Parts: sequence; structure tokens; C-alpha cells
Amino acid sequence: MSQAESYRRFSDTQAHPWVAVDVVIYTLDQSRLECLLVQVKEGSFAGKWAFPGGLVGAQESLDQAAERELYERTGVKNAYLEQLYTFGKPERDPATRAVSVSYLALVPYQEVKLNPASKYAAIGWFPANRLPRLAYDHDQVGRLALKRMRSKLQYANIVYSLLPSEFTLGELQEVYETILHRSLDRRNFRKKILALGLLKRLRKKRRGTHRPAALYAFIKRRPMIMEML
Amino acid sequence: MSQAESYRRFSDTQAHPWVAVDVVIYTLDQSRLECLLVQVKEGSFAGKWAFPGGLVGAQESLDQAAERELYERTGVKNAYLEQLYTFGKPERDPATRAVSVSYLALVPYQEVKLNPASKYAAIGWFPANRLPRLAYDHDQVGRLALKRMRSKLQYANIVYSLLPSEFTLGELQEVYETILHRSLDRRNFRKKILALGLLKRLRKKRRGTHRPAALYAFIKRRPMIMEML
DNA sequence: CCAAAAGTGTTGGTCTTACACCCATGC
DNA sequence: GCATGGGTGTAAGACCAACACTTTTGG
Repeated sequence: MSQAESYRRFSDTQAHPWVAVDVVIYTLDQSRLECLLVQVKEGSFAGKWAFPGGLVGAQESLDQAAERELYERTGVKNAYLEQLYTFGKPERDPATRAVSVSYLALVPYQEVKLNPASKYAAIGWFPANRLPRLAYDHDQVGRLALKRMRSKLQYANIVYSLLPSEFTLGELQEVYETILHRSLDRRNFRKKILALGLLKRLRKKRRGTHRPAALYAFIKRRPMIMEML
Repeated sequence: MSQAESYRRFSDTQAHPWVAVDVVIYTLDQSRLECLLVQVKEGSFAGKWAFPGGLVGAQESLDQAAERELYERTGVKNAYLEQLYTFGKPERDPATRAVSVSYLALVPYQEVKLNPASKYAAIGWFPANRLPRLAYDHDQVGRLALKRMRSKLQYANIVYSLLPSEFTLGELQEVYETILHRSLDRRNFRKKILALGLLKRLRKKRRGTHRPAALYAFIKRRPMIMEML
């Protein structure tokens, strides 16, 4: 595909697009699934909201560019981050030919410190299933991201990246119920989740308004493929 | 991410890579899973084998570029073709910064007419699980493609794209056995596949050396997500 | 003592897997 | 008539979904 020779030979008729990454960042705030948007400042989409993103640096891999963008907007490192899809229709950005590699990220709400950056007019969380009309082809990106996240939560352990380090089984179940939007049987849920052996029960308890609940933590906080539900 | 303004502002420090597609094309020849490779002609990888690919045209979408590459090498149109992953480490091609969007294609062996093209030294089928060392980062691409195809065959109906329009249940089962490399119980396989309602039984029979087998065809030849096995 | 969430097992139904014999044809 | 793949049903076990009551705390 790619030796320098053929680049030279074809470069007149072939495109040489800009390459950007866009990151769809989800979090849970009080069991509401939210998604981070930035407001575009300039160009024909000025005023519209979009997923944060930016050009890939000359010495950067795509993953690094996505990590950097995630870090710059939220201050979060080591969250779950996965390449989603690459969008490249010539007309997706009317201003220029741009290919966008989209990423999906899951972050724990508590750890986020939003950072607007001068290139955007604003930044903020929006309910994930009620996003406004977005700039570029980002409506499509958002639909795909939501679909992927919903399905992936069921066969990978990536919830760990949405939760703080300690949580109750009730909270964990609430996460699944929110994202899959259906309710789950408590006894079956606990049986299944505990049988996976992913959690350790801590000594502590969460004391709330009522009976205290045992706190749990993930034994390993890295992505693994497995049947969750 | 991508208004023209920020392109101008950042273009000194940001990359402006070449964008290429690479297509991993699988087929079945007498129940051997094979993969199409081309031999690189020039550059530091000259003589090595790689997946066919090329730069994305100025007016082309990524999907169109992949379709075109598939058609140019094999003469096949309307085969199953899916975006796989985008590779973009700065060092993946030492000659230049190139981002490669990889695709996965499944083609019926009977319909292929291989077309070498002058940009390659050679073209040919190789056993999919015994590929030689490939150029660029294509070893990684190949591993990912094989994994994706194996898993996707189990939850989508994409086998239709590996088979001719008429086939026996025995042939269909052989395809699954080859790709998943494990043997399946014939009675259970037939029960499950027929229960899906994807196949129509034709009047005809295949007459071979022994008892004739009923021929089947897919009712719909387009990708659908569903439990296959 | 009341409200609210935590914690805990059993059962019936469904789905999956394992398994063996007869059939139709070509040679 | 024999070798070869085609065609078919059943039974046991695994897995999953449905279901209700008691416990612990705060107010």
C-alpha cells in the first residue's frame, strides 16, 4: 500500500487529507449517562456542538492523540479508551478534506476537571441519549459510540472505568440499568457479577440513610473480554 | 476538531499524513481459508508481501477506496466489506508518515479473477493462518483481521459472501469448521442453521460421487447481526 | 416503629450438547 | 455390494429467568 515511490507517483490525483481524532467521552453523574461536548468557535459550524478532538501530531500515534485530547479536556489519564471507527467522506467537513479517527472513552465523573481550551467556545456535559444536533458528521459518530458502548458493556469488564475505585453492588447494578436502560433482577445480577471473580469485597461499608452496603472494588482495572450479563 | 481555522493555526506542528486503505481479502478454496497478498516492488520493503492497498483518492470516501482496491485486485463487487481498524503509528512506514485504514473483505473463490497491477511485483493467495512475515505493520493487521472474522462469523450472517450462490449444508458446515477450526456436530448444526430461516432449499440437488445433497441458497445476501452458532 | 435499601436460594423452563442409525447414489 | 457422504430425533445436563422475605440502619 504505502511505499514512498507510489506516494510520489500518485500524489497529484490522490488526496492528502488532514487526519484528526475525535473522542466521545461518557461518564455517569448520579446515574445519568452523559457525554462531553464542546462548542465550535469558528468556521461554518460555529456555535454548533461537537465531540472534542484535534489534529494528530507529527510524532504522535493515533492512540496518543486521543489520550492527549482526553487528558487536555478532562484531566483524566488511564481511563478506558478504544478506537471506534474512522470517518472519511470527502464532504464531511465542507471546509477541507479531513479524515477523523473516532475514539470512545469512559471516565469516572468524580475525577473529571473540565478544561475549556481557547479553541472552543464552551464545554459541557449533555445527556447521552438527548444530544443536540452536532457539527460535522458527529451525529453519526455519537450513535455509533452509544451502540458500541452498550454492547461492549455486556461482553467486557469496562464498567470499571465509569466507577470510582470503591462502590456498592447497588451502584454497579444502577450503572448497568442506566446504560442498558432496562431493570435487572438484583439477586441474579449479584450472583452473576460475583461469580465472575472480578470484584473484591472490602472491609468497609457505605453508610447512607439506611442499611449500610458492603463496598467492592475491581481486582484488575484493565480491559478484558468476558460475558458480563 | 476540524474547522479550517485551526488547521491553519496548527499546521506547522501537526501531521499531515498520507491516508491509505489496506484490504485483507479472505476466500475459501476447497475448504482452505486463504488470504490475498501482493508483493511490494520498491522501497525498503521491496520483495516483502503485504495486503493490497493504496492511497485514498481526493474525491473518494474510505469505503469507496476499499471497494475500488478490492475490485481492481479481484474483479469482485458487492462482496462483504467492513472497516477493521486504523493504524497510525508514526514509524509504521519508515519512508513516510502514513495512516492506514484497514478493511476486511470476504469473497467467493469462484468469482475472483486476480489482477496483478503494475505497482506490485506479484499477487497470490496464501493460507490465512500461515502467512509469511509481512511488510509495514501488516502482521498485526492480519492477526486482527483473522480474529475479527472468526468472531463475526458467529454473530453475523456474513458467510454468504464466501460461498457461491448455491451450496449444500455440508459445504456450509465445512466453511464454519475450517474457519473456526473445530468440528461441529452435523445434526445440531443443521438444526440451528435451518432454524434461523436464512436459507431456502432449492429444488435441485448436487450430484457428486455419492448420495445427492439438497442445494440451499441464502434468502438475503446482505449483512445482518444475529446469533449463528 | 417505620421507611428504605441490603442481603440471600430455589425452582421451572429453556437451551445446548452428546449421541447412532438408515439412506441414496457412484463405482 | 460397498464405500461415501446425506439425512434425521431424543434424552440428560447446563444455564437462565422468575420470584419473596428478612435484615439493618436512620430518622
